[in-house]
Amino acid sequence: MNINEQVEILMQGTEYGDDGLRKTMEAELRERLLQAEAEGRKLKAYCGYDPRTSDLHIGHTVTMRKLRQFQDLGHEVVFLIGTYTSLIGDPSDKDKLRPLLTQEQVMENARTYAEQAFRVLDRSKTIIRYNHEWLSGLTFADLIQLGSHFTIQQFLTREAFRKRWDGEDAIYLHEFFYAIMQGYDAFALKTDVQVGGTDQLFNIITAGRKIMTALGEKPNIGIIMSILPGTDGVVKMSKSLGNHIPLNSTPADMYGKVMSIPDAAMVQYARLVTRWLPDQVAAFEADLQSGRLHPRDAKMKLAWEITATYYSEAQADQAQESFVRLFQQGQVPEDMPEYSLQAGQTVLDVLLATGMVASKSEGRRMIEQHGVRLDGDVLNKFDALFPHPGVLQVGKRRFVRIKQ
RNA sequence: GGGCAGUUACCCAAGUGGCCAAAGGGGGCUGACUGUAAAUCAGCUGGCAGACGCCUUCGGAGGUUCGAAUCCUUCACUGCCCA
Repeated sequence: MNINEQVEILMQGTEYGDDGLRKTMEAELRERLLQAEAEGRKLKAYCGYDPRTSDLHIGHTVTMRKLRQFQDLGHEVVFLIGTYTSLIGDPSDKDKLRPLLTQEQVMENARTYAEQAFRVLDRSKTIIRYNHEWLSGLTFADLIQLGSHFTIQQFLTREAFRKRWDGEDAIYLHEFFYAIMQGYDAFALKTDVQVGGTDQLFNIITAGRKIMTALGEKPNIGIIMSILPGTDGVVKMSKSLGNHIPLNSTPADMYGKVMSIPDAAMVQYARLVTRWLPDQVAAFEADLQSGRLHPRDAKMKLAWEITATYYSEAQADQAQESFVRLFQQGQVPEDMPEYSLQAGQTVLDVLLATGMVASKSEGRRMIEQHGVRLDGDVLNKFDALFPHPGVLQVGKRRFVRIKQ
């Protein structure tokens, strides 16, 4: 593939917040590709991950998909695991007191993390590195030396710090070290490219490139990825906000969750978490705007593609079929849990016993709101004996087959 | 080290002795509608009873009071200012 096409693909979904920076990075990327080609070598790209979560969602995979593109274009990829950083604990979640992890726990987390990452990355073309390899050997003097390249003001220009400063929230000193440590990773790995989200802009562009330059290396090129909004379509996807699409769920759940995103977020998803190339994304966007593509059909296409990306095309087909069956035709799903009716159980008892509701109060609420159906008929009395075996539905998506 | 301010339900945030299970917003849930689990509109959103009512919750622990999220003591954490 020629250089310009590669640049176009690799820059897809990036966001620098500053046009000048974007142009600089794009130009450097093109130049580096040309140079590598002249030298008969491939580019080397890396992205660092903090394996503190074991449960990845598709927002985490945005940078992995970018690395995958590098792999598909024949370049080398380093998957860096922040073993040293997670040993200490992540300062950005200061409200949660995180117990210090042992080396064994960190390595175990790293293993499960990498396992999920290989749903996206090509395992055979991925080099795994750990940052304790070099960070654990640094001395206090080294840290002082590294710190001398930065000013407090530079850190305070970071939006995250700026906001907290202005909002009079806590900023811990060690949070400053994090940028320096990450910058040192860039130096230690000496790659051509570093990939990261916009929250890493400072760590990559300011810290990483600065340290590389200061230590006599050629600074790497930052590929800064836009942040994937959650299912609400606005705020960054995160598990704690409950707007995430987990990687380890079911194809049907993933498909359905994509269908629940607002129309306005579709193009962003197309750009960040599908296998589509720039011209396909552009066509998708154009068809949506011109009205040639119905928003519902567009979203189904997107949901299929995303499900196929993380599972398989066959599983995506299946997920789509059950979605159509369940939500567009209002039929019941094929597979659902079963429950054997006990003598004397009321409707409320069954709701609670099957785990369809978390408490009796919630069960009553559901019934009052006409959200409970048995074989399609709304049940109105919570204290009545459970009428007869059949398919019990609570809300739109909770089903259980009640047997005698 | 000193002074001041703060810590409220899933999140943000009101509430400064009883009418507070605690305003408002967000999120979530249910229903209607639809072009989709989008958008829009309405309702619900601690638990046990579901008739009155009772129980647990407002950073932790103690105390004052007939009665505390609200007052006092103390501990923990955070911010600001001064040194």
